Amino acid sequence: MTTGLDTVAETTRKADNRYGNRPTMKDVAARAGVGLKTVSRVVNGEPGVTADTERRVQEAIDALNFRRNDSARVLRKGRTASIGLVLEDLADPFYGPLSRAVEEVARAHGALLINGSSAEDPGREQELALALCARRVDGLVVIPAGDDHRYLEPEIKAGVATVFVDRPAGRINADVVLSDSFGGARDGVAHLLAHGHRRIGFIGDQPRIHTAAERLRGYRAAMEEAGITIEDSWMSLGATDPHRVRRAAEEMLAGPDAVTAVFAGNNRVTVTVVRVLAEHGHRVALVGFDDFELADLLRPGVTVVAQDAAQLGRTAAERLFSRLDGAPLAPQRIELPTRLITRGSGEVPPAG
Amino acid sequence: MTTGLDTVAETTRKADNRYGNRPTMKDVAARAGVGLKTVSRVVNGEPGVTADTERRVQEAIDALNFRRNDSARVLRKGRTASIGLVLEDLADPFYGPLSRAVEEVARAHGALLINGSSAEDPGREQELALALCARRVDGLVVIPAGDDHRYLEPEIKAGVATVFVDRPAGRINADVVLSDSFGGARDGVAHLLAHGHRRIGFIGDQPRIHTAAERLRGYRAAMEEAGITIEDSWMSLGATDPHRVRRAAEEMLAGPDAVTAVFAGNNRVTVTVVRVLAEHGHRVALVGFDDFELADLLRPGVTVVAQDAAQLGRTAAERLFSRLDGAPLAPQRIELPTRLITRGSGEVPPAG
DNA sequence: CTGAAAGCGCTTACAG
DNA sequence: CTGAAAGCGCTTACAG
Repeated sequence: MTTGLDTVAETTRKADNRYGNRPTMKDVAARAGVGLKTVSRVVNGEPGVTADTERRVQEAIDALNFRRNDSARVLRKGRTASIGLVLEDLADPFYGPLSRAVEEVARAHGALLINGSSAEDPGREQELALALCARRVDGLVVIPAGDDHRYLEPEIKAGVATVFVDRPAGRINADVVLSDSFGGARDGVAHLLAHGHRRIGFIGDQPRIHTAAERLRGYRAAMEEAGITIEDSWMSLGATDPHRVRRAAEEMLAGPDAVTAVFAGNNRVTVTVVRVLAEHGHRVALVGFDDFELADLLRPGVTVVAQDAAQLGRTAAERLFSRLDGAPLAPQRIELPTRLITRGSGEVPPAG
Repeated sequence: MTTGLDTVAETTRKADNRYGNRPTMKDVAARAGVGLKTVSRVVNGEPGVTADTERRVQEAIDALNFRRNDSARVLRKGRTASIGLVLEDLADPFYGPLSRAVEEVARAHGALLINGSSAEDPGREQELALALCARRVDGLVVIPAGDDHRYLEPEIKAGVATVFVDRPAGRINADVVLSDSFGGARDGVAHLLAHGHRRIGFIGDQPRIHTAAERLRGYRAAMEEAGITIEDSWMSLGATDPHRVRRAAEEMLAGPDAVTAVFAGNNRVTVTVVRVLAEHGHRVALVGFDDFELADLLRPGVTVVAQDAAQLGRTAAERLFSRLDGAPLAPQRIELPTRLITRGSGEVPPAG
């Protein structure tokens, strides 16, 4: 396993493996004519230093442009005051607010945030998570790409506070913060049913992804409660790239058995379905999982099952710092409610 | 200045200031019955270890669940293989792709990314940047919130490779990667002029923000080239919150001297203006700076001057690693072109 | 092929 | 109030 240190470190120029000749506390001590510990006291604002001594030390600090090396401090103190966040893709609009929320909580606890994207690749998730552990982050927030997290067991045992978000951990018992994908999807589909639809399609992400499977389950539950037998051609699961989703949508909308409504499993699916429906004159109803910017500006506005990404991040980060601050806690599963937002597309009546 | 270490570190439980009793190379060495240096060789894949010795060390590593403490390694090597990114707000859709691009370049160079949001607060920008320097990041990518970066001069001199993005550094000479805000805005306004508009409004961000000032300058240049004298009531600069922008737009659209077209200074302004124009029946033309998702799905589609956020991030990060890898480079200003994307809203003819 | 000693820049524990 | 010594967990430089 590569920790990522080598590439940069090994191409470094010979001379500056001393942080570019930065002054150290020793240099400050020499210049101020005091002991090392006295400098440490001043730098850290500890009591027990004469005003005069403090002034002399401060002058030396200013003259040398000294800045404490937290990297060394960390080694001695045993806590790095940093946490890691492994997510799928920082460029995805769902993860931006989530990441920002984690950052805010970290900041409130005096910690910095190191984050990385797994690109939905379990191998990369593991590589990243373990690299962060090698850096000795105090805690880890993980949005799983893979479904087996036993590789983190030794780390968690060794004290790395770990919380999973958006999807549960695989094969280990750990904290997890989720949206209620099942309930949200069931409510969204029930909404379509309430508006008279019977032939309702479901287009979702790959079923190996937990949220996708849960949303499918919600769809099935709502349909079953309404006494409707789902036809295979109404369901399409797979990658969420525009090409596949478009084909899936067009197939559902064609022929005599065409669906009159579609439930879209996540924001990326929704966006593509909106494009397809626009070409079909919007006579098909649509409810999507995940809210997105401008959903209200489209015509019709897009009815969605909204989840609160920031709240997911905040909850996870707070759980993490509870662990870090306090007594050991039993792993817990926290589920956040979703919210149906009606804007028009979900209230289109069945065609024909 | 607070480095953020204290809060977490000081609330730590007494016992585990040794990283939760993790095994060290010393423990591995003892168990394998070899010297410390031999363990180091095996862990780092260095040559000169018998197959048999290596096997024994590896067994000890596995048995103890040893993972090298990169935090200690870093202290000795002098390079942390991490870079910092200070941006405005990770939740802003403009910065997600930028951040992701920086991360990818960092990853290719074996470095991790620590990022933080300044929330457009110069004080917070400085606090964050200096905290990152205290952690001894190898380099810093900064999207400036403030306009005075002299506080970074000692850090840069000490060897922290620093590149500014999106807005130039203030009062220091440093690398900067920008979009061509002036040219982009001029082109966008020229596009409206070419479609017959004379009374064109400009709604932008606060003029103290460099990009806002440059875009205003581009607007003025295009109008001047067309021989049009700009009236004061056509320009509105200030915060980009929906409330202010809405009022500004409504004022410009009211009365006998109403504008027939609006140039919006950034994505947040554009979105609000779209809402206002929707209420006005879309008889006013609009060109916005920054592209955004679904701009093509609105009716009419929104014509924009697009900048490539990912390319900004990639360029900046590559510049940073060039500095880190090689000889000293003179500070450089890199300007990336923008691209006009016509979708309908910018081609609406003048009303009346 | 292998390892003991010194040191990275701090903090801790202790003594004056 | 002040500081010398030891140590955090590694790597470097060197010797066998």
